[in-house]
Amino acid sequence: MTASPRPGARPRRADAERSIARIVAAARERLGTDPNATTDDIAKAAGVGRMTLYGHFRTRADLVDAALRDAVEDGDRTLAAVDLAGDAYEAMRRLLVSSWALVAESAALLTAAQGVLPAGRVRELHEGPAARVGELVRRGRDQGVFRTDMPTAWLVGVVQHILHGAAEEVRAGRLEMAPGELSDMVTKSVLAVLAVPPAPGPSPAETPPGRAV
Amino acid sequence: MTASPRPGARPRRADAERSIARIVAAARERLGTDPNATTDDIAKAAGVGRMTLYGHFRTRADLVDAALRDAVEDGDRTLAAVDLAGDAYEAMRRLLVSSWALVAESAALLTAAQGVLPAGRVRELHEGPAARVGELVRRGRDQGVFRTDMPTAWLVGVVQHILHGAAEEVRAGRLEMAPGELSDMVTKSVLAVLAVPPAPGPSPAETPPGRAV
DNA sequence: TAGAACTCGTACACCAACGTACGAGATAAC
DNA sequence: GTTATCTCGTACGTTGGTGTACGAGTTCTA
Repeated sequence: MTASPRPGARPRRADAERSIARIVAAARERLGTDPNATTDDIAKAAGVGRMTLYGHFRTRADLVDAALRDAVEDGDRTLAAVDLAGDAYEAMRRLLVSSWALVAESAALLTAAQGVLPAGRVRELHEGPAARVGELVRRGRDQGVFRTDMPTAWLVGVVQHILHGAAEEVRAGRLEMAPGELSDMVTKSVLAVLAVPPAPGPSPAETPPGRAV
Repeated sequence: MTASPRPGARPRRADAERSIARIVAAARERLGTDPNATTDDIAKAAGVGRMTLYGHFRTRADLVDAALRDAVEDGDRTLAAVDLAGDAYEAMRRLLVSSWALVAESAALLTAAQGVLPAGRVRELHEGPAARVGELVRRGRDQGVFRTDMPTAWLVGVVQHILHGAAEEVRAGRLEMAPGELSDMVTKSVLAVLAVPPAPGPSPAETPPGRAV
């Protein structure tokens, strides 16, 4: 709740604005690697005294919140640039590639946030991206390319779990793979969950048109 | 490393054995809900003095390790009872239903362990169940019912992420659903990832025999 | 160039949870 | 029934990170 455009307050001085930006950036960078990075670590990484940090963020939670908010907004902007028109299946593929890069980058930050922020806050901040995915899923269902036998909310959840799970593994150093390959696995796996399943039972004919997966 | 059958040490007195059992049970119960439960919480829940607890577990990490070990062994025993013969697809369905119950029960315990235990230890303890899943996946591939275009290790990972992700959501209170329904979603989602994808391209004929998903 | 805003070091109070020390009393083992 | 083991309360030392206090110096802003 500290820092960032506060309505009705006198504008911050330019150097303060600069400090804040550096701190938030450092927080994203450090917390994106080690969820237990201390305020001191972050201040150092920002090239700023710890006291300066506390001048702008009353508590560690405040800082984490700001970092996450920044990361999400940033990501949301990137995702907004993804072309979601046309075939929902292909659109989802594009969206996933972009999302993966973002998620992988902030893997640990999310963990840190979950530990420090009040329950629900993390969710609240993710509403934007989640809505984006949800919307696309819904469109895919209308187009008949995504399955309709599970709630949209559940599907969106699964997408997130695969994304974050993979990101965690990468961070932990298990899972050695070329970045491109990883992005591919994630995409394939998620699309497999979303796609309409092959028709059940004895009628093998009316399967949905094959997809390059 | 404390507690639990130590080779070559004089046997523990019966009451000590009993205390240990109660402590481990309490640890599983409490840590299964709140990953930040303190040693004091756990001792109280076990109906035992904190000092007694420290008499058997030198450190908190020791305790968490014991709790997780116990949970995994316990689960492994349950899973060993699942019939994995015959069609791998159906076998996996059975395995998932059992696994889900276990994972859901110890959701937070895993989180606690990740925070306290040395990196890799959690993985090590999960080797048993993971191997079980991996083995079945491999068999499914041989049978031609599971996809072969992604490494087994990756697939196993995805299964875990969906399982644990869903468990976390339940614990956090989001995701209101009947338990049975949940188990169903998990199963469907996982199987969707594992199943051979519909044939790509123009040849819509040779799709694998439809599956009731 | 005056003054407000900002930086930042040192030093410290604080807090929660961990883990230890001591020792009297209960209880199992033989 | 004797002895080693175990229980468990109180009290204390430790640690590591958070947040505050003070105050001198620096840099914007106007």
